[in-house]
Amino acid sequence: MPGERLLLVDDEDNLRSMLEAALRHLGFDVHPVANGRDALAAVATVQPDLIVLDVMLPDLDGFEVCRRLRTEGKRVPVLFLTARDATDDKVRGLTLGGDDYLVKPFSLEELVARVNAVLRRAGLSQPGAVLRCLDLEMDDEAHRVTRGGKEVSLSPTEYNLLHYLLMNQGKVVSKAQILDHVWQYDFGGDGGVVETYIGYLRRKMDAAEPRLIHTIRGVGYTLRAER
Amino acid sequence: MPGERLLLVDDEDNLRSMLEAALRHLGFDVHPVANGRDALAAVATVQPDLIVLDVMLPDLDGFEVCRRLRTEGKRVPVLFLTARDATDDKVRGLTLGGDDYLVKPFSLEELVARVNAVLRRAGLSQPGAVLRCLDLEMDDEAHRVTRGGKEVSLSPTEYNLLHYLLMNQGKVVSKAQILDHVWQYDFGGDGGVVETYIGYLRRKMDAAEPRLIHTIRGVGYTLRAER
DNA sequence: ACGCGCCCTGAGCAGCCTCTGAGTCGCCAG
DNA sequence: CTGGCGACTCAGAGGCTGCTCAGGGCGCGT
Repeated sequence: MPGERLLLVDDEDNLRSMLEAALRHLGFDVHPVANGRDALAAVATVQPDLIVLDVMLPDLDGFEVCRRLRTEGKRVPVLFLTARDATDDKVRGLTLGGDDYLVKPFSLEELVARVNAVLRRAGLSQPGAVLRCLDLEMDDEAHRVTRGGKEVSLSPTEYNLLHYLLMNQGKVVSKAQILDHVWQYDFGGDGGVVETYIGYLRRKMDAAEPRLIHTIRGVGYTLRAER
Repeated sequence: MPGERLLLVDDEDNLRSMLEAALRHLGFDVHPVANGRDALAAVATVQPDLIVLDVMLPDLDGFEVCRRLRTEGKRVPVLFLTARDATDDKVRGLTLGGDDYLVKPFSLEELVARVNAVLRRAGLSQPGAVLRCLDLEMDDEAHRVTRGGKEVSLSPTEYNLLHYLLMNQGKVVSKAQILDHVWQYDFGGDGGVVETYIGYLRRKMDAAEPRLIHTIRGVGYTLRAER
């Protein structure tokens, strides 16, 4: 699972380095470039397993980059990043070949989920196992959460938050980390929301013993089996 | 069932790579070419089990390609792709030889269905089993849907949508995925149609408990047995 | 020509989801 | 003991999503 090569194409410096850091930290071999021409050149040298490709680029647009790759016979899977409004007409047909797209602004969780999904479909990554902690289970493919066998109904944000906690079970994550990973990267508010949503999760899936979500005062939260 | 060799012949780059990706993703061994001459050459080297052949080609037209193959004694089954109006006289009689045709623009679901049908007639593919989910059954060959033993009458789009949901039961599919697979590839509208058709399906075949079609708010829909 | 079924759109509506702010509690330090 | 800060809870405004329904256009068969 470790070491897949990612080609990351985005012209916004800020966002690009943020994504680079995040993906690198997850064990990917990230190669960042800022425009379409460099992207095409890099494909030959890097031989990436996946391209994360912004649609809005200064020179060639993302679709054009992809088209040229395909006519050259390259079949690298692509994950497109698109702006909110350009979404409807041009994006049609993207989910067909194992490719996919993501609407800006997104959260890191969503990006990572899509990256793994695309790699999985391309046969380069393990089938996404069911996440588990004691009697808590999350089946990501079916988007289903159960605690002690009983189904728990979660809103999108609650689901993403729980997913992040499960991915980091045993470790303590700060409110800042949670905001950075679960909320959209342009979110302006403070950490108060996180407290609210931890509260929602506790009520919905952590009401009975043993408690799984623990507060580490002054530090953050952790999801763990024992006390 | 896996690994049949398909020769894909179409001169529109966009469509060709879209179909290539989609069919490859379904497990076929796809060989794309862009014109009639390359097609004839490729038949010898690839030895395809089926040819998906656009009728409108820059050099030889699709029928001509087929004719030459037949005079050489090759009996590979052919699935023609035709434009809306060229349908009438020429295409008649095509279904007699085990061949078939599809009118552009089509949906991926239709293409896959025809591909499998042709392969099945040629004895290269398993008879399409009956799709089932609890007391809901779809016999694709007979084009018949029953819920709890009672026949349900569906319009073409409703049928295709249900077929796609059945093929993906247990998994969540987004409105975008549904549009990409069930609607014609040149459809320009937004996801509102999908909501409408989910509504139609619910009324026709999901009125009684237990419900099979579930909405995952903010994500998509899923077809599954339990609640 | 006419009617019918099918497909899609748009408006209206209801319920859910998200986030904020205020109030309270409890831990810890001084 | 007391003050301060961090965390929890609750209620509510506002936005957004998805559902439903009615209607118009199109194609096909009568």
